[in-house]
Parts: sequence; C-alpha cells; structure tokens
Amino acid sequence: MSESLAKTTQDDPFARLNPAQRAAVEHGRGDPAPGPLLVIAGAGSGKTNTLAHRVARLLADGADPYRILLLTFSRRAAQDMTRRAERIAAKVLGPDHPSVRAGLPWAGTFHAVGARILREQADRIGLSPAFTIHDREDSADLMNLVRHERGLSAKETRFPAKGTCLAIYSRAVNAESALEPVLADSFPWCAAFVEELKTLFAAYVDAKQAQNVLDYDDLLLYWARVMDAPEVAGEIAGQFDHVLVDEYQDTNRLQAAILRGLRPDGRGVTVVGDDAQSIYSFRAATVRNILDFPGQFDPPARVVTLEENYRSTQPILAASNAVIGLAAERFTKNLRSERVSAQRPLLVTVRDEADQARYVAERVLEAREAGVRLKSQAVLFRASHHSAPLEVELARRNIPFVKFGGLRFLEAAHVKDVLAVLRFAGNPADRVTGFRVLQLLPGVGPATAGRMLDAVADAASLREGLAGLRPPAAAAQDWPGLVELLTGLDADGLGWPAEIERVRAWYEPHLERRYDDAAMRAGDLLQLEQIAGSYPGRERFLTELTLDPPDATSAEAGPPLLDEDYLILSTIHSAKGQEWTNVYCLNVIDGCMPSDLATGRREEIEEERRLLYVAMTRARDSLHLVTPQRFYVAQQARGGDRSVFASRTRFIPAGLLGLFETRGWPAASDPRAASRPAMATVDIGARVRGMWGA
DNA sequence: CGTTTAGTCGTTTTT
DNA sequence: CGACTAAACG
Repeated sequence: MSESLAKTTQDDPFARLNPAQRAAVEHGRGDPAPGPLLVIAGAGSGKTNTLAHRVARLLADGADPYRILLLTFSRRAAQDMTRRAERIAAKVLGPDHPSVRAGLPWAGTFHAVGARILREQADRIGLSPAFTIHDREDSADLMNLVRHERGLSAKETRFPAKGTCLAIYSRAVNAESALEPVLADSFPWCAAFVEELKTLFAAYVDAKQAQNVLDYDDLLLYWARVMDAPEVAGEIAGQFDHVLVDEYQDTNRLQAAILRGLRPDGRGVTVVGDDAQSIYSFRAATVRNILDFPGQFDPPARVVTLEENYRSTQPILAASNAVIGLAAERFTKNLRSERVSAQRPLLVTVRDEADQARYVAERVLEAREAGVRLKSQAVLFRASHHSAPLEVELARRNIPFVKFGGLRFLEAAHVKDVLAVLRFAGNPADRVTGFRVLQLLPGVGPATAGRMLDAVADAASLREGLAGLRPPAAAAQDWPGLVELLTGLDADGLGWPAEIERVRAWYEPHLERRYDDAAMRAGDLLQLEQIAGSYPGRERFLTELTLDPPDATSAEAGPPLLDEDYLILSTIHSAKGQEWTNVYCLNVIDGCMPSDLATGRREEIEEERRLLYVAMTRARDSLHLVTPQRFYVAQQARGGDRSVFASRTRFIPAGLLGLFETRGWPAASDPRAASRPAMATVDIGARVRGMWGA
C-alpha cells in the first residue's frame, strides 16, 4: 500500500509542484475552454518548469498538440519548453504516444509564428507567398534608398539618419501610436520633421509592398491587421484551442492586439511574466500589458503569483530584493528563498578594466578547481563591447568561452553578400538585396546598380531583365557569371543545399578581391553552408535565419564545441531566463549601469535598475559585482589614457552596502597591488573570428 | 559622372 | 572595426 503510494508520487511529475505552481498548472482543468490565466512568476520561481507542466497537463488531458500555440521570446526558449513538456508528458502518456511524438509544432517567437501564418494565408490577404523578410539592417538600407529618392538627404536639413528613421517608424508601429507622441516622447530632437517623416514612412511602406518585402514589424503588423478581418481571423483563431505566452512583460501593444484577436474572450489563454523583469521598453514593450491583462476580461483573468525562489541563496535574493525595492513603482510580489548561505554577494572594487578582467579570470579558474564547471559560470555585462578586455585576458590564459549577444555573424559583410544573392534570386523585386548583389561587381556602384534594377523591374522576368543590360566595361568579365548564377539558381533544379554551394563558389573570387582577410571570411562561409544543410530548403533557411539568427551556442553553429567546457559571456538582455551557479557582473558603475545613454528619462533609468535586478537574480550560489574605478571612455586612440573616474552604480546606495561584502582587489598585501605583470599582446581579433571555425 | 579609396568618426540592449 | 564623408581617380 505505502509502496504503491510512493511509486505514484515518484511517477507523477506533477506531485513535486508547490501549491501556487500546481494552481497554475491545473487552472481550468477539464474545461475545454478555460478562462484566461495570468501567472506572475518571479525570478527563479520555476516559471519555465510551471509552463512546461501546464503544457504537459494539457497534452495528458487530451489536448491536440497541433492546436496549442506557444509564443516565446526566442527559439531557444521554445525548444527548451518543448523538450521539457515532452519529457513530462512522456511520463504520463508514454514516450510513443502521438501527442508526445508530435512535439509542439506551433512553438516559436511572435515573429516566427507570424511569418508562418502570413505565408500560409498569403494568397488570401494579397501577399505573394514568396515574400522575403528584411532584417534591421536591410530595413534601414531600404529606408535610406527611399529617403534619397524623396530628396530628404540634403545636408543643411540635418534630417535624421536612416537608423533613427527606422527606429521612429518601428516604435510607432509597435506601440500602435501616432507619430507625434512618439517623437515628443522618445525622439524630441526630430520633432521638427513630422511632416517629412510622414511622407517618408508612406513611401517606405509603398516600397516594401512593391518589392514584396516584409520587415520585422510587418510580421506583427500584418498579423494584427489580419486578425481585424473577420473572414480570415476566424479561421486562424479557430486553429488553436490554447494560446500560451511566455515573458509577457516584454510584449508590446501590437503583440497584445494579436493575442486579443486570437482569443477575444481570453478563453484558453495563459500569459506568464514578471513585471520586475521588464527590460525591452526600447522595443516598445510595455509593462501595462501584464498589469492590465486581468481587467481586460469579464470576469477578470485569474492571477496566480509564484513567489518562492528556488534558484538563489537567501543573501543573494535579499540584495536583489533590496535593489528592486528602491524602484519608483512597487512590484506585484516579494520573493522568498529557503536556500541558506553565509556568503553575501561580493561588491568588488578594482583599479581598472584590466584588473577587472584579471579578477574575473582568477575567480573563474578558482571555482573550476573547486568543481564548478565553466558552463555553470557566466559573466554578464550591459553592452556587448564591455567584455572586450576580458576576452583578451581569457584568450591569454586559454580559458575557452562562448559569447552571447553582440557580434552576430550574420551582420558580417561577406555573409550578407552570399545571403543577398540567394534572396535576390528568389525575389528579384527586392531592391536592397539586388543593390548589394550588383555592387559586388567591380565598376558597379550605386548609380549603375540603381539603373540596372529599374530595368529589371520593368522586364517580364529576371532572366529577360538581365539579358537586356549592358554592364560597364570594368564588370564585363564578371557579368556573364553573375547572370548565369542568378538565372540558373532556380532553373537548374539544383536543390538544397547545392544552391548555396554554387553561390559560395561564385563568390570566392570576389571575396579575395574585396578583403585582405579573405581566408578567414571563407571559413565563415563554409560554416554558413554547413548551417544551411540543416534546413530543408532555401526559403525556410532564409526566413528562419533572419528571424532566429544562430547565437554562439546554437547546435548548428558549432557542433565541435558541444562536449567541451566553456565559460559563458553574455549581455544581460541575452541572459534573460537563464541561471548559473556563479555569476560575475562587469562594470557595475554609473555610466554603464545605468548606461549614460539611458539616463534621459526617468522610465529609462527605472529600466536600467530592472536590468541590474535581472543580472543579479541569474546567480544561484555566488554573485560578484565588479566596479572598476577607472573606466576608459573611447577605445585606445594610440596608448589612449583617457579615462574617467567611475563610481559605484546609483542603484546600490550606501544604505544597501550591508547586504554585500565589499572588497578591494588586489588586496593591499597582494604583491600585484604594487607591481603589475607586463601584459602580453594577443591578436584578439583573430581569436574572436576563430570562434567561427576558420 | 560615378566609382573607389582614404580618412575620420563614434559605438546599448534585440525580434 | 565598420559606417559615413570627402576627395582622388578612372
């Protein structure tokens, strides 16, 4: 009897949940259309686990996995959730049950799911299913083309730069706001250009439509507008019984509108998030989404709050709570931990960034000696380039590391070139990619490329258009090769990934002509080709690569790295949702945290405070906040000695110091405090590029 | 005239 | 290091 009870407990994956988690998992159980549910899940409160259990519960109770929509903030989060839910469901249903084997076919980011739905519905909503997706740089380039056509590039006017124009446009779209308030709120120095910006944006939209191109914002915007059209909306909404949204505090108004369109009465909706961890308002995310969620419905949504922290030790949590406790607004919960420890988080003062790097490297090695794998340790920082001195130090000591965020290899010019050829071949109307491709030829610059594209646009097909062109003399030799490549890519039925292989082969000589470090870059392209091989076809490859660029650790990016141990370097933004045994946080000084670029408005500063909170709550056992006293402003302008005296972040005022153990390093007794070893020089550029396999 | 190249500038966070 | 500008070059 007691044996069978023990067995049940052990086999029942739901038995280990605490009461609040169980409430979230079991909410509406048995009801085919349960009412809306909001789960406020504090840092480390088992949020992912709870959501995975809820999905598994739905599957175990007979829900159809094809009718569950799971919206996450990254592909990695989607995969993680899918894997966990499968494992839990497998325990209940058995590993071979169809609902387990199906996985979660509709798990992904808002943008990726939007792209898929729009492609499926393309014919019905006046889109060509062959549309291509522009990443931010492409979008900025197109904005720039339109800006020039509109004559808005005259120098005296000091019209905002392309990136700024795109940022303004993007914010207006994502916040569902008119232009004027956006300018007044976020871009006051551009307020004088309202009318010009309006005509520019109208022209930008026209250009995108004429070229059969969608940008990131369009994936949400078109999806939201489709949900306003009853004829199609009903069908899309009818595809799903359950809609679950993770990290809801980081969604914007447009995403909230999509969710409302999918489930107007909130039936079957679960959203999960933490208002204290909202860190994406620069992307127009608004914490109002999560705060106003319950009241949208009648009766209001049920709210379940998870306040038990299973991750961090009590002293780490106490310090984190104190930091967020100074926020201007009160948050919806207080976190508790039962993990006792005598060790308070460390607040370490070092001389400069070089010492900061040495300090971290030494602590990391020390911890590894004590049995903490490198993979269980992470170094977090506000901006991608903050890790540069550390990367030098790690390279010098042969400590392997992988960096998240920042340096994206898709942004490298040579990678973009190859992708542009593939995209242009698939969508000749896409001027941005065409522009790029044509200018690869010697003797072809913006003016020639523009004229050629006009001719191609007027022709019946790409083949005919190209045939009618006469290239400039300097390009004569390379011209036939390009024409053959572009027209043959589809016609020759090469299949995938032979197509990209052909593009790479064609590109090789151009690569050597254009870059000194061609060998290094050729390695990247081989890497790209390997990644391409793991996708079923060109379209899927291009779409998914744009929406979910491989970050440093994704399986495709570097299989050989997978068994090895390596330290994690990550921006705080990219660290969202993760946890490590030891966490080191760099540059916890005013100017970096908060970034001095974000000290304009009060809300910006509050977001920076939450950013520090997110960083601190990633730590399980050990947390080091490092504050260099000297911080070099510009990067070395020849032996550059320009530094500023930095002070501890304003988010940890004197009153909070008791919650930390403060320390100087090196200690006065340490011989290193007096004389420092000479620094070896290292070609860090080469080693960083080497990460990509060259 | 348009392309190429040399020099200067600054550089958050991301789908 | 890469993006943008100004001036040289073809």
